Amino acid sequence: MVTQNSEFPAEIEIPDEISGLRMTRQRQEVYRILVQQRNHPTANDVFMRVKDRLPQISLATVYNCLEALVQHGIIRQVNFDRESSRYCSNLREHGHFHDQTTGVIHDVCFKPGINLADVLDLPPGTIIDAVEVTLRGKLTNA
Amino acid sequence: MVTQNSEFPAEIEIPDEISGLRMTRQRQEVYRILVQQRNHPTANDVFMRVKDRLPQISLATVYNCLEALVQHGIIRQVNFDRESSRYCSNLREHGHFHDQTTGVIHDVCFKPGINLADVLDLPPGTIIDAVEVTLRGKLTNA
DNA sequence: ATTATAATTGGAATAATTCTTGATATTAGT
DNA sequence: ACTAATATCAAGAATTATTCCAATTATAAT
Repeated sequence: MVTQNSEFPAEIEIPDEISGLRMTRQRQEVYRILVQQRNHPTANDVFMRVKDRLPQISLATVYNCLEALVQHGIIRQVNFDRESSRYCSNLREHGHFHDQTTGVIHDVCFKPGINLADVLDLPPGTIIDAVEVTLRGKLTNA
Repeated sequence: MVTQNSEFPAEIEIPDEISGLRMTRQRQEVYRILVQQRNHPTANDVFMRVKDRLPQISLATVYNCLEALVQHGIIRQVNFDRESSRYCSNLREHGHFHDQTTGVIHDVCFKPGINLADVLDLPPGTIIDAVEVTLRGKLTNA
């Protein structure tokens, strides 16, 4: 089977390797979707979309690819309560606002100059590796 | 079966009703554990502990009780990635710091006068219903 | 080319949680 | 107190997202 040969020109060029991770055809296509589609898709969303280009890809592979990309800091995994994990290629430090009327998830940045550690009452000697800010609410006007 | 009669004096008095929720024996005991044991137990942790007092309680009932308590704003449900939900009776607005060496979860308060909405770049017309701040890292000294 | 390593696949397994259904208990109305 | 209506509980089945496993395929190294 000819799974790894690229038959179509890709709209977005993705290198063979990103930060030490070998970008196989599957990883490239999974990553491409996250770069193009910035609405925080779930693994299953990605699976359904990636099948257009790689019809024989399996859901397990999508999970594997997403995990590899997360592990190498190429994408971020985002969790809302116990819902399915969502994935996001925006690497700037940001939080997420979940609009409860539309279900849409918006990226939310910190105001310039703000460091989250400054507004929190942390015990001395705390080393922060990761921060997660999640908001839930509504957007009144558009 | 005598499931609903209180046979033992309780160390902590818990009323028959909290914010409109009828506090059945099961809900009382589940709640008591969360007040006494502030280390963010999972549903299963609560289940195992509550069996000392209610040997015939089921895990489904623990889930039901926790859900009812959360729904009525009596306790909070806390999620870390896709791990089991944890529960917490601290109702002051606070975030959570997950110490990755010990696994312990610490409550983290905002510095006085800080409003999270002030440090975030929110689009106008955003109404925030809930905020979740999760930190992950290490505590160097004790 | 050959071998070793890594990635992919499809299906089975897992784990947390929810659902379903019948039994029990509680409350409200008489 | 009696009855009806409602709420809760228990046990196990069902669901869902995710992970694991074993076999195959692809890539890299010699």
